[in-house]
Amino acid sequence: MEVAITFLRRGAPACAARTLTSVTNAQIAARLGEIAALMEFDDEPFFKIKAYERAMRSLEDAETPARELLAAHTLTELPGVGAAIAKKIDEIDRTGTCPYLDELRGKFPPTILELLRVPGVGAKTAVSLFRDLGVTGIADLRRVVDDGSISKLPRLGAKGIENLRAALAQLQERTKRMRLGDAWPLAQAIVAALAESGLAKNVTVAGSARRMEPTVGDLDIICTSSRGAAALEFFTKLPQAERIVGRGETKATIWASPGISVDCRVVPHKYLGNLLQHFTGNKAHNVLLREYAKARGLKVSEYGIEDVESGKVRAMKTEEEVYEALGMQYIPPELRVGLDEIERARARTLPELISLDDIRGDLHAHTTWSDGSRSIEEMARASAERKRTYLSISDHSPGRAVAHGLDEKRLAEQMAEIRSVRDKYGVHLLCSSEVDIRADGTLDWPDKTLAKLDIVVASIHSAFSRSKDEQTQRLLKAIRNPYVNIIGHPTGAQIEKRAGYEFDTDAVFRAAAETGTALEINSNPMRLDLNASLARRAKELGCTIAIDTDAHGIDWLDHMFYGVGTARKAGLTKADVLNARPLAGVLDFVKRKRPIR
DNA sequence: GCCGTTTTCGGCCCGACTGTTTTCAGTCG
Repeated sequence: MEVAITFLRRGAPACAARTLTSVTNAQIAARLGEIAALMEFDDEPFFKIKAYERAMRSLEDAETPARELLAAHTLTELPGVGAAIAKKIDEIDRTGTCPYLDELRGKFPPTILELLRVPGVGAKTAVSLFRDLGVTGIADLRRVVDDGSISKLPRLGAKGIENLRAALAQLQERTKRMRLGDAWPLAQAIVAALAESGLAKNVTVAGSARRMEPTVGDLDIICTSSRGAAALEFFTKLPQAERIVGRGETKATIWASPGISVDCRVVPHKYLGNLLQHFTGNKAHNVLLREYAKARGLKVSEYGIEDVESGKVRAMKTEEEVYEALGMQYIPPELRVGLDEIERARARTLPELISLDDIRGDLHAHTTWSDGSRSIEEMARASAERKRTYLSISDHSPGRAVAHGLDEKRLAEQMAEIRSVRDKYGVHLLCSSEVDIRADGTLDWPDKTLAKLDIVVASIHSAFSRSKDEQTQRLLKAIRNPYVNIIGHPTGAQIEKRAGYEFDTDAVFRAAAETGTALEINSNPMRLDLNASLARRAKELGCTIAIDTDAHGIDWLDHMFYGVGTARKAGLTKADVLNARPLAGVLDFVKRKRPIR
């Protein structure tokens, strides 16, 4: 029932509230997910439900709006979409719903899907709760647990009721996802403790964190051990473990401070490659991979690859061997999300992804001149320690008064200071500015000031709620300015906090590509903006990407790791990234856009 | 309901853990 929960998390009712604008693929996918969830309640055949779930995922991944596919009669070319589901998609696209969905909705109270958010409650339990006890939602469930009438439910004993009570109490914290920037350090601390215990080897983070997803629902730690029971015992007694959720022979789960579920899996050394592979790909990737293997007479699991005919099982120590055994190129973790990576790995056309070692410099950082916490020299020294060869000092422009934006006089003073220590620490400092893009698309510095700078980042920090068309024109105007080299945090989104402003991404990306303006992947784990799917689209349209830290202090310089992870997820190579070029390459990029003097 | 490098019919990814069970259903990832 992962599907139903996913669909709930995405906020199903939003669809109907939108007016004029057309129904998006995501909204149609949510309706299909609702159908699948309700079908399970209605006891429809298992594989019929799976078909709707597959179509839902397919639509989520589709780049072209369903309406266009319908018009071109190519909707059924999407995997998992046949005539019956295509008809329903057509109905949903036109009316926001379809007769079959309405019929299903009529059979159950509208709040029944809430029950699936309770850990341990699936469709079978939810239906039993509704039919036997009249429970229609979470509030009802709390009531029957509290007054004891829950004990009338068949196949539910004292232990089950106790688990339900605990699950209800934890419901709030469990539904929150954790940002990668918070989850990764926690995962690394657990990995280090396990490795130092001497009870486990090859301790690695797997799951969504290893895929560099911007948020994670839980953490998966993988290790090998000849003393598995002792390793799991140690894991469940870590200081981060608030309580033990479950513990078996090869797997244990803890609820860890500050509020995330952590799984630990242990197997003998010889399975490491299979185990890592199994617990790294997302559901869609693993399903596609196993389907592909099965069609060739192979069965893939965390314990090896079995030749079904002979029954012979091969265990693999590395993931490279796993993918090679399936006749394909190694797929980096960040790409294992069930898009086109398996096809490309079969054709051996996966790109060689950029790595942290390819990064030469950082083109967006702040100092105490505006709202940063460190001086120019401190930032320079810290950058040199991180083996960077150049650093842009890009403090705020006058309009950012709250961030102590510089005026003309202070900018001149700052540039003098930068030049005086330019190469003192083995890192070349660039004079820059993060100039505000005003609501009308004009910039917060005049061109004659921008012309004095080595490189310019332009960002939107205000007037987020303008119309999509206004924001598009605003960004296009900034991009066409010959002194603007990088658009900072292009969407303005903050993860789990705000959606950012709306604009025509394709139009803006095309203009960026045409004018030689880079788009930022802001590495701050609060932002990761552009996100991986937009950065992927930007690359398709020929854009150059700058992976910047937007550092306001020294520790922030290490956020580059998350920015590079996002770039890898987008399929970016060294050639796509401005700050993977040597300094001369960056200066040349600037020069090409500026008017000839 | 979808789909075909065995197939237009008969399959559809795979295994661990839990709780209530004398052999398995439900849930989860």
